[in-house]
This record gives sequence, C-alpha cells and structure tokens, in this order.
Amino acid sequence: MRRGRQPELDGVYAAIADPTRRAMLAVLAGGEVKVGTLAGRFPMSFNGVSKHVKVLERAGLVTRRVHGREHWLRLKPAPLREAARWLAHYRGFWDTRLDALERLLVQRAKHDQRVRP
Amino acid sequence: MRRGRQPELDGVYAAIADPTRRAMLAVLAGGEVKVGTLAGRFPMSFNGVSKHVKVLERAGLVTRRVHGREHWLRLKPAPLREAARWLAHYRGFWDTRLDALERLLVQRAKHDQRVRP
DNA sequence: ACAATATTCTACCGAATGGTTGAATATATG
DNA sequence: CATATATTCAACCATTCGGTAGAATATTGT
Repeated sequence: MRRGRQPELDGVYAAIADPTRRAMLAVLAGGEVKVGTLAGRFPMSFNGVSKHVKVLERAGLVTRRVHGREHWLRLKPAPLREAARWLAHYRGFWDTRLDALERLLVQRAKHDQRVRP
Repeated sequence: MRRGRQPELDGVYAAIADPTRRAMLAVLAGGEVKVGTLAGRFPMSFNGVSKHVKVLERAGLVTRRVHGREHWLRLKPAPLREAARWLAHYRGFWDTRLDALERLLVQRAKHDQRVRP
C-alpha cells in the first residue's frame, strides 16, 4: 500500500459524504448534463447546486465543458476508483487478519471476565 | 442495491475524509488501544484526539470498552465494508458503461423522493 | 485521606460548509 | 440593439468542524 499522506482522498471522501452530491453523481453517471438541468432536479437554488458542482470539480470527480453560455458537466470516475481501492485494501485486511484478531480479543475479554470480574 | 437515502454513509465518508482519522484507523487496525495511547501518537492535544475518536464512534467505526479509568478503543470495520461496497457498485457501472446503467438511473430518478420532490 | 492518572465536559475560537439572495458576465435570440 | 437565458461572483447567515484550554469526574496507587 502506498504510505504517507494522500490529500486527494480528503476531497473525494468529503465530496461523497454529502447525500446531495452523491445523488448528483448518480445523475451525471447517466451522461453529460448542464448545470441548469442538474439544478432543476434538486430542491435548492441554482446557486446552491452550482456550489455543490464546484465541490465535485475540486475533488476531480466532475469536469466542465463550456459551450457558449451552457456549461456541460461530465463525470470523471477515476478518483472514485482510487477511493474504492483505498477502502478495498483496508477491507481486505480487516476481512482476514482483523476478524481473527477480533475473535481473539473477544476470547481474551471473556477470559479476563472470568479471571477478574 | 439498496436505493433511497443511506444516511449512515454520510458519517462514514465524513469520518474517513480526515487524514488524522484515517491514520487513527490504521493504528486501531493493530489492535485495541487506550485513548491516551492514541493521543500520544498524534501531534495534537488529548482533547483533540478525544474529539476525533468520538467522530469515529458516531460513524460506527470504533467501539469503546471502559475498564476502570481506561477507555479501550476497538476498530469495527463493518461500516467501512458498507462504504466500500457502495463505491464498488458505482465503479462497476463505470467500468462497464452498459445501457443497464441508464435504465437503472432513470428508475432511481423516478423512485427517489429527495431528487425532484 | 490524598494525590496522581485517564478521560470527558464545557466553553471558546477561527475556518470551512451548506445554504440563501442579489448583482454581474457572457451568450443567444427577437 | 435590446432582451431573455445560463451561469458565476460576492456577500451574507447559521451551523459544523478542527482545534485549544480549563474544569469536572472517576479511578487507581500510596
């Protein structure tokens, strides 16, 4: 695993921590969408949507293609794949070694309970 | 896949969006540690660490076992597995880019009350 | 009983977030 | 040109966040 800091993960996880933005990603997964179209589908102001889009952009999850006065948004899944890989690594580790560790710890806790209650 | 709102994901993704908390999870993956031990490993006040621990607890990623005056923390990887599964689901869609994606998204848009109220 | 230890609770601070409104900018259309 | 459209920018507000310091609580050790 790559050690050290991975600052790009901060933005990605923070971006998808918001349910509105997760819903936006779902919409964008269907293809390119204008900002206005996106705004029409969410119960908030145009500017509110614009701000969320900017967060997704900053996280590298969305790119913008300006065509005249229209701004078309396209999903860029690569950072999400990175994030998934990071999680998968930990998940794999925990699925194997840690579950065994947890069993052991539970066992020891029971033992301690028996020995000194 | 489970659709609609998944509020537990909010807390999990928000929790792991912070590099300090990701590092704490890495430490906890090595086994149970006291809050104080954790505090000794991070360049911030005891109280700062205590707050981060509380965030991880609220996200369901850490449990606390109070033994006397010592609070032992244990990792609970289950919510991370949930989060990984959510990401893997989307990743799979993007890898394949099938028409099924479009159909599912249209269906979701119809069902989801939060989007287009 | 007393003092040290492990930890939380409360209160505060500055910065970031999620949201709003209103003005500005660029572009398309009559 | 004038006007409607698509969008951002700027300011503001309330809340949350990451962090600190100090007081309070519970437990252990002498």
